[in-house]
Amino acid sequence: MSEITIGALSKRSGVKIPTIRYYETIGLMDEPPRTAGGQRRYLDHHLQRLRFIRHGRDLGFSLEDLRALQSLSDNPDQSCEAADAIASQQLVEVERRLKGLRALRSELKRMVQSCAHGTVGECRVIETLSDHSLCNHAHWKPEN
Amino acid sequence: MSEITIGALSKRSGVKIPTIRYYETIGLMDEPPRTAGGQRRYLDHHLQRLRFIRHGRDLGFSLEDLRALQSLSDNPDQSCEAADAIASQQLVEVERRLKGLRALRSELKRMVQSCAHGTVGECRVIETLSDHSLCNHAHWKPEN
DNA sequence: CTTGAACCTCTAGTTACTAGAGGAATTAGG
DNA sequence: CCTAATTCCTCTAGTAACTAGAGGTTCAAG
Repeated sequence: MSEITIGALSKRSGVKIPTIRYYETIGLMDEPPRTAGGQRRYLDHHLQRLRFIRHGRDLGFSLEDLRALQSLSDNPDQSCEAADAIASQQLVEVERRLKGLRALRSELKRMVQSCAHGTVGECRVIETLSDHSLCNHAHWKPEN
Repeated sequence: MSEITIGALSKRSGVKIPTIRYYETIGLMDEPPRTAGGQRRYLDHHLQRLRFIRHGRDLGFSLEDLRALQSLSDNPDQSCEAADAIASQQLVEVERRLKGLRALRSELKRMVQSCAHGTVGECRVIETLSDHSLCNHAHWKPEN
């Protein structure tokens, strides 16, 4: 049975020490056992959970999303529609960002090239970002 | 000449009123003229700038990034070297983000597909997040 | 048994907003 | 011209998700 320190847990999970403690205070990680002196000693399931969180954060899930997903896995007999919804929503978000970034990349490329011979005045990057017509997802809701 | 209120600006830009004022306090938006009574009245260039910020934020740029990008368009006569540096840096950033998002998308797609409306017990969304070995993009740096 | 690394708690700072209170200004209707 | 509804003003404080630092304690190697 491997009891590891918070430092070791941090290294194995890739999550910084203060962040691990933060997750504990907000109840996302459960409290680990302590030594007589009061230091945290973690077990394998803590590492599992932390990797789950880390991975989820990397994928753009909020801590609340992860909390929801975690509670889903705690009672595995319900339908997985909720989990699917959370993941699908992330997917839509990602597609949207990809689209915008591809447009921006081509503009930046163009700019870097034209910068070799001109002034910033010819730069279209600002216009690209400013121009609403180039924006394919509606975030100007007239009724809003 | 169109002078619009902060509410109208908010509607046309999709940026909330308090956020517009916040951008003003941190110096990202310049102070608009005021009425005798002290209310802000915006002009076209404010809308341009706000849309620029909105889109940039949407694409994941920090306010500091946008400040840098904006300084390009604010002095169009500056040397190409400075502009090129900022633009190139942004291009690298964009490429990096595109790469990450593409990996993320494939993983999310896989998650959503494998969640074909069973119960949570069979749902791979949670499993995928828990199991690091199922993750095909490396975000666990062992040396870290 | 000492000593240096790693741990502890606590407070406060960061980024990028968002909400609400309490009050003044503007505008549309009568 | 006056009133009422709406919108605006400033200010404080709260949010998410950390991150840094101070000042002190515990652990483990030698």
